[in-house]
Amino acid sequence: MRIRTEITSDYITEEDHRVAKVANALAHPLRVALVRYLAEKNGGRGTDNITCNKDLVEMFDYSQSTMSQHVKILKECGLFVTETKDKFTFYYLDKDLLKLFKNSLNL
Amino acid sequence: MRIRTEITSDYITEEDHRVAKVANALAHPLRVALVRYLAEKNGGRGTDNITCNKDLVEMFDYSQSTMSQHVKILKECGLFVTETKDKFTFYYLDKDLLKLFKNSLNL
DNA sequence: TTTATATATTGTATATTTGCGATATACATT
DNA sequence: AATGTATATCGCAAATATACAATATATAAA
Repeated sequence: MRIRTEITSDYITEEDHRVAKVANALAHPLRVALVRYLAEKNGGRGTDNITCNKDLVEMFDYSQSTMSQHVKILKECGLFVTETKDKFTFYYLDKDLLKLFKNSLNL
Repeated sequence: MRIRTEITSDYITEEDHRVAKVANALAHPLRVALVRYLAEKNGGRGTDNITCNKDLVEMFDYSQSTMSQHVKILKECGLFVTETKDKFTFYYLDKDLLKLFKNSLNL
């Protein structure tokens, strides 16, 4: 997502930018699948959530570095939140942000 | 949005691809603003909808070719539908598709 | 302390996106 | 027919995205 650094039109609001940022994070099928997968797993924190480990890599058939990179994009927009325990980093879906995003599209 | 041509993981569904495609169209603030603007204007077809004319160009402060290109992306994913009358091409928002997109995110 | 595992980062090649001027096309008006 | 207006497309340069191997880092297990 590349945005002009100059004056962006007055008709483009801050909210438009926020919406675009989340949309951008969902603009790749792997990331959509990750969000969906996490939403299913993610009844409550600390239970059975995903990590970026070998299993996940094999499951999605992307390299570990690629997976990590996609997760990073989801983290940067706020959809994914992480919590590290021992060796593992667990990812949680911020359902409230997702809800906010959907509500922004109630046009 | 660049996707591997090879086997995409079984965990990435066709729906994930569809969601990503719409999300991709919304992954730029100008396009979000266009959708929002059209949704406001767009009570019913044939009334007061936008065209890609000079006014719109001035309003959003992007060049005509750039505007046209962004509109094209919105058309390609199906969010915008066009209807040409005389010199003018009017754009309509496919609210059903937008609704479908939002429902796909009810995780 | 060596070794293995989990995750993140860096470097790199390639593809795609973005923005715009220039040009093309199509219809309207003069 | 010539001119003007609305849109679309092309070609270019710069920015960004994608995928992955290699490497770094941190912790666990042996």
